[in-house]
Amino acid sequence: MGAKERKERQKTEMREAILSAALKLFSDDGYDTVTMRKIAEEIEYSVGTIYLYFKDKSEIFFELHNRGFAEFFQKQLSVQHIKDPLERLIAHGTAYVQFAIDRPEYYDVMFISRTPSKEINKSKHWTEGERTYDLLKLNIKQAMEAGYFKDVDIEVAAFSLWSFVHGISSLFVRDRMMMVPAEAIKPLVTGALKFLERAY
Amino acid sequence: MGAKERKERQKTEMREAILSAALKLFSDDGYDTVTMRKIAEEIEYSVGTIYLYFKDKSEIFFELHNRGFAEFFQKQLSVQHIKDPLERLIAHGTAYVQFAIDRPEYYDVMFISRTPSKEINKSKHWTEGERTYDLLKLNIKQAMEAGYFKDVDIEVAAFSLWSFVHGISSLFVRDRMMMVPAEAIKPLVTGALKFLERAY
DNA sequence: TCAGAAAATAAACAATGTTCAGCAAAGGAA
DNA sequence: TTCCTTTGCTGAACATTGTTTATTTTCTGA
Repeated sequence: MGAKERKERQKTEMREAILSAALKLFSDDGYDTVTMRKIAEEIEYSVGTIYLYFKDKSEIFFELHNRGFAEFFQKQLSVQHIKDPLERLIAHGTAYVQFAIDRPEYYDVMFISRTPSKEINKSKHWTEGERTYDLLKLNIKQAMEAGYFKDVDIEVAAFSLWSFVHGISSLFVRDRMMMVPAEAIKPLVTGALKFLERAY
Repeated sequence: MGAKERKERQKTEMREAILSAALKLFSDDGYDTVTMRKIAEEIEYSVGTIYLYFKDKSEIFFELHNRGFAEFFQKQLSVQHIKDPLERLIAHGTAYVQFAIDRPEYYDVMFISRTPSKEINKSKHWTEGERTYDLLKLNIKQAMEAGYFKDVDIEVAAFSLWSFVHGISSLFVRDRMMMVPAEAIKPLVTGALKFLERAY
């Protein structure tokens, strides 16, 4: 009898429903303008029900945070097949920014939002983040071996490149480009990515 | 009789007290963990009193936002006496990051925090921001005339440099550098600023 | 001194996250 | 089937938020 399995399935389905409702609402507004009651209304259950599936609001946040990183890491990996180290590195940066543009709600949660509690730091949540950072350093190292980045410390190079793409992404996500006409944003972003090639 | 004047003075003193209490609290936690009651407690008045001096909580936010930009602009100007265009530009970027490090609470409010309402966009609050952006473009233009930044669009260069220093600053301010040991952060930041010289 | 104005307060309101006593449906045992 | 237990869900309640308002206190100017 598959009653146990069905129960199990329903449980995960409910969790999924809550998470996707929350993510949908997060996209429109920020973390704290999304209310538990709105999420409840979205999934057509009462408020209390959510607490049967998640300890509290920040657990929903963390779960989305995790999923964001998983998807993010996959996107970063998708570039590793490129042979030329420099091209690969550029594609790596482009994929980074593209992720922020495609999934601003995730990017926000992952890299910009104030973490609801300090626990997220140093916790397992960040191992995913470190994996992508290690990937970046690997790509830089290989670019170095191919003759680029002469006389640059690898840590400095990694941090610099990360700062650069994060700067672009977060200005975009948090809407701080109002001095730029809307139609000029896209070319500006690609232009900026090209600009950094000069430093290689 | 100077009763009018005294009243006036007391009024501005009260505003100052509220603002500095708010800024102090903002530094410790973020915008929304600071409550009106905490501010009231800090200045030893009741909650309602604050509303006699500020329309609502976001007006306090805006006022700090404005002051942040004023101080920021001054800091940027302090670098203009440097003769060599390239040196000046580097000092400009360094001053930017230094402002974020010295005044993280302002930097957060100015460039990272989600704006409480959309009004801040396109409003007079941002004219200050545009002034510093224009200053950056001016410095870039002069660096170009001195032979740097060959074949780069000035808008792209400005956006790239801004993204870079903003990336550094916001990673620092929002504490997303946990993969880096604390004592390595400072050298990394200065290293990153030096790194960008390669693109000139 | 005293009436009116100004400033400050405390209580109240609606909306938030969270908890919990109770209810209803489902499942299993007789 | 019938009864009891378990499970899932609800909706009211609580504390805490920003904000408003009726009331009280303090000050001002004659």
